[in-house]
Order: sequence, then structure tokens, then C-alpha cells
Amino acid sequence: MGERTQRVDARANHGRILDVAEDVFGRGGEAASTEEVARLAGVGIATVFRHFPTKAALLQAVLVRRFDRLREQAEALLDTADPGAAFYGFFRHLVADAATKIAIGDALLGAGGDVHGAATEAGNGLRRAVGALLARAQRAGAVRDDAELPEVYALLVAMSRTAAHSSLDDETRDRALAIVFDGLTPSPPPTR
Amino acid sequence: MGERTQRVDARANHGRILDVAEDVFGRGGEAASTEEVARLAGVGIATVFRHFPTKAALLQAVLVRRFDRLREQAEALLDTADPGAAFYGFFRHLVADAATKIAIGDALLGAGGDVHGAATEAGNGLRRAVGALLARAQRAGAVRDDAELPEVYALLVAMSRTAAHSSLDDETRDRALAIVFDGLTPSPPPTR
DNA sequence: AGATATCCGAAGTCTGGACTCCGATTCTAC
DNA sequence: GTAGAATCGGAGTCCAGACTTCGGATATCT
Repeated sequence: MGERTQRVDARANHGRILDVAEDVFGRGGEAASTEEVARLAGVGIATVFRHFPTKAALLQAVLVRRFDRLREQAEALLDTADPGAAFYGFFRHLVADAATKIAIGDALLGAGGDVHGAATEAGNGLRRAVGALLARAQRAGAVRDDAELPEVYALLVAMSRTAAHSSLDDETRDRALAIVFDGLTPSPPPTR
Repeated sequence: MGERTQRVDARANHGRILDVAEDVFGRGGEAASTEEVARLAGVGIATVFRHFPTKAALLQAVLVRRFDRLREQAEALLDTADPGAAFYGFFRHLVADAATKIAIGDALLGAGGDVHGAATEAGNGLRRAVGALLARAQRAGAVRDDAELPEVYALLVAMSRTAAHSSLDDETRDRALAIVFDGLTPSPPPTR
């Protein structure tokens, strides 16, 4: 990919814009304005549009990066000792993470449709990784066998979106998750 | 409230606008335009604004009416024979209902904040009615005692919103609900 | 340091959607 | 049937926010 030498300030701006956009869209959802991203990134609005031809493209870039990161985390957990802890832990992590990233929770469900175009592929990657965590946890007897990925992922999305939008305090969120996890646990709950 | 005699066509338009708005906002969320409401209602856009001074006021009126209706349904279930069936049935009904009403699911969570102003009161009424159904189901042993309204309502909102936005097919939705309901059931699951 | 291609940002344009004005229309009272 | 007032609706106004333009600034190469 021998791109012509890109000036270092341009590359730095690119990264900074992406970081700021993740934060801004995380707080305000996709309703947040491009101008705010530019202002917080300390650049002009034209610079934002030079790096990302459209607002949708910027949002998409943010989502792809975030999904990829989450997928990597999920895949890393596939090697850990306790499959059950890995699955439930990642579930909890994702929900808590989404709580501060409205746009993320909003877009997660895009894996079902194609709400944000190319982000769909990255979203599917994350979904597959969750599927792998789920399958491993089921083989280990930590999750009931009759639970399948579609409904488990739907629960994950549901909890993420709700955590992101409503002002759930942490305790309520954990209690709600506990109920869901209980529903996912095989009938005679293990030691617990 | 001896309002001055309002012309019958005005009253008819008021009702029709409200009906159409419920449908339009139900499908497109609050992003739907006021103009579309006017067009489908067969009136000019000015007429819409004459009856509801602002778009937010219209959305609010739709929400209040819908919340009130749901609350009445919930309260009616308080007299039925099987408290467990009443609670789980209403939960399921609300989620299925929200699936076709994006704006409703979106606003349900407003009960936590005050996203839509006066609709909050109606939303709180619905929440209280759900609380009553929950308490009765718990007394009957159909729902675990340590589940409290905040997290149960959070689950209700979560499932409603997800059903509304993602393209969940009915079967997946039911399977996800089954998992949640299982989590809400007291430890040694009854007959099932 | 100097030349120059690249990059930046302030000040625009343009579009979509909320909201208003006013002549035409329709209901109601007599 | 007609006067009169309430209501209607199409043609605006206004604004916010996405996107563009172009002179000025800056990094890179020699």
C-alpha cells in the first residue's frame, strides 16, 4: 500500500479526529454535529470533511475501529481458563462499555440490518466472536445448551442500548444483568 | 371544562392527526417529519400546528395517550385469576406492541429522565401499574422475591426498544423473552 | 534557507424541516 | 338562505447543520 508520503500533521489530525469523534458520538449519538467534533479536535470543520468525505463515513470509521477492538478482546478471552467467566465477563464488559457510548449501542443492532453500511462487516466479526465465546461456555456447561446466538446477541444488544440511553445507575444495571445471566444458566444452577 | 363549542370538523381533524401521528412516529421514530403526518392525515401542515403548537407537543400527546392506554390494560389485569400469567403476559404484550412503535419504545425510558416532558407523568403511571403486577406475581410465587421494579422495568424497556429497532423475527424475540422470564422465575423452576 | 506541494480553517452555499401568514373555505346560528 | 366567525391549507420565512471554496500556513526535500 505504498501511499504517497502523507504529512505527519495530516496523519495526526486523522487520528485525533477519530478519537474525538468516538467521544462526541459516544455522548450525543449520531445527532451530535460535525462542527462539535471539529471544535473539540481543535481543527477546522473542513479538515474533518477532508479526512472523512461525509459525516456517515466518519461515524462508520469510528464504529469499525470500535467493533474491531471489541472483537479482539473477545477473541483474546477464548484462551482463558474459565469459559463461563469469559463469556459472562465479556457480556458484562460490553454492556458497561456501551453505557458511555450511545452510538455504539445504537449501531450494534446494525448487525441485523445494514444501518451503517460497511460497519456491518466489523459488527458481524464481533458477533462471530461472541458466538465463539458462547459455544465454548456451553461446552463447559456454564450456559444452557438450548440458548442460541441470535437471542443471546439480542439480549446483549438490548442491555447495551438500554444502558447507553437511560440513566441506569450501575447497581440497577448489575441487578438486571444478574437476572439475564440467571436465565442463561443451566437449570440446576452450579455452585454459584 | 365547558370549552367553547369547537367545530366538529376541527375535532375530527384533531383525532385523525393524533391517529396518523401515532402510526407515523411509530414507524419512523421522532425523526419522521411533521409534513408527512399532515399529508397522510389529509390536512395542511398548518392544521397540524394549529392543533399542536409544536412537533414535540404532538409527539407528547401521542405518547400520553398510548401510555394511558397501556396503563389501563395493566390495571385491568390486576383482577385476573393467575398473577403470574398476568405479569408475564403483559410483559410479552408490551414488547410485541413496541415492536411496531419505535417512538414508544424510545420514550418508555423517558420515565427515568424527562426526555419528553409531560409524557413523563403518564410514563410513571404505566411504571406504577407494572409495579403492581410485579408485586402481585411475587406474592403468588411466580416471580422471584429479590427482583425489584427498577431492574425489571429496565429489562422491559430493553426488550421493547430492541424489538422496535432491530429486525428481530418473532421467534428470536420469544426465545430471548423466554430466557429473561426464566431469570425472573424463582430458583426451582415450577412445572414449566 | 528556499521552493513547492500539501494541508489547514474561516467564511461561505445549500438543503431540509420546523413553524407562520393570510386569503379561501366551511360550519353554525338565526 | 345568509351573515359571521371559526377553520383550513398552500406559500412563504427562518434556522441548523452538512458540505465547499480558496487564500494562507506548514511540512518536506534539496
